[in-house]
Amino acid sequence: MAKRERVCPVAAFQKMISGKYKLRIVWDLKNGARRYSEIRSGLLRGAASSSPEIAPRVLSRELKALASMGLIERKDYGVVPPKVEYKLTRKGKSFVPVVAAIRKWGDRHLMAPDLPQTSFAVAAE
Amino acid sequence: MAKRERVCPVAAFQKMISGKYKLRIVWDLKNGARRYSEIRSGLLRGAASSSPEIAPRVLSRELKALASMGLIERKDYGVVPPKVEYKLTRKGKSFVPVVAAIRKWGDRHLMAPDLPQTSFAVAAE
DNA sequence: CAGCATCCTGCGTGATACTG
DNA sequence: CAGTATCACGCAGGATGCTG
Repeated sequence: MAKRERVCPVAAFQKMISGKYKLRIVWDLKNGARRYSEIRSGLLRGAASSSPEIAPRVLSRELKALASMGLIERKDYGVVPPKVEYKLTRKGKSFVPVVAAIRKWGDRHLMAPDLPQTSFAVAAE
Repeated sequence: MAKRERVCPVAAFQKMISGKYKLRIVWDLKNGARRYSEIRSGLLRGAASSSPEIAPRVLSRELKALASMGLIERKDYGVVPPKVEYKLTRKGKSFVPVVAAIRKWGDRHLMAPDLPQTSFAVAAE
């Protein structure tokens, strides 16, 4: 049955952004290409506290996942020392507004002080 | 330092919707209150295949989380047999458009057949 | 510099059984 | 009906160390 009954787009979306950093990486890349270590440095755990940064294994996986679904593109300059840049694809760019909407909503409803219990208050930045 | 350094809204959002069903529950509730079992029945694994439905433990937790962050409200009729309804709060409703945006994007970019490799193609049906 | 290989751990999720 | 109690498992994610 070619009858691929579509899954709820929301579920697909959930799968796509599964992982703690994918959204942030996309957002981080919205202003242009960045190198592996730049992304890594920009993804401090929350803000600048807990740990130094993400484990390379994790970042690597996120990056690959993002690339495999066509949101970002990997450009290897093939030089030494290595230089690799990641940038949003057209599809990735089309996703930025969605992230922006998320940010906007989160900014107004998640950071607001009117919350009864902000147990999920994340660390910072 | 009362300086509660705001976290990136995206991270807060990620935390908020952590869990496979939260977004879908919110979306499911956008049309009005629903009972526990209605929600449960509506949340078939993907569509109507794999498993019958969500484990009560899981649904219960998601519901509590959603309620604790003020997105939904629990109304217990205190009757017997038990009758409990869940409905979106004002805040929850304000979140619906965001989910709508996600759905829209996902519908256009995640279900589209123009994808090179849809390795993440959700099970669907 | 940009990764990969390994090990380890917490917790999110699933399945089943039980209760008010 | 609307949950809670338990048990178990897979996997995302963290920490190191190593390589081309």
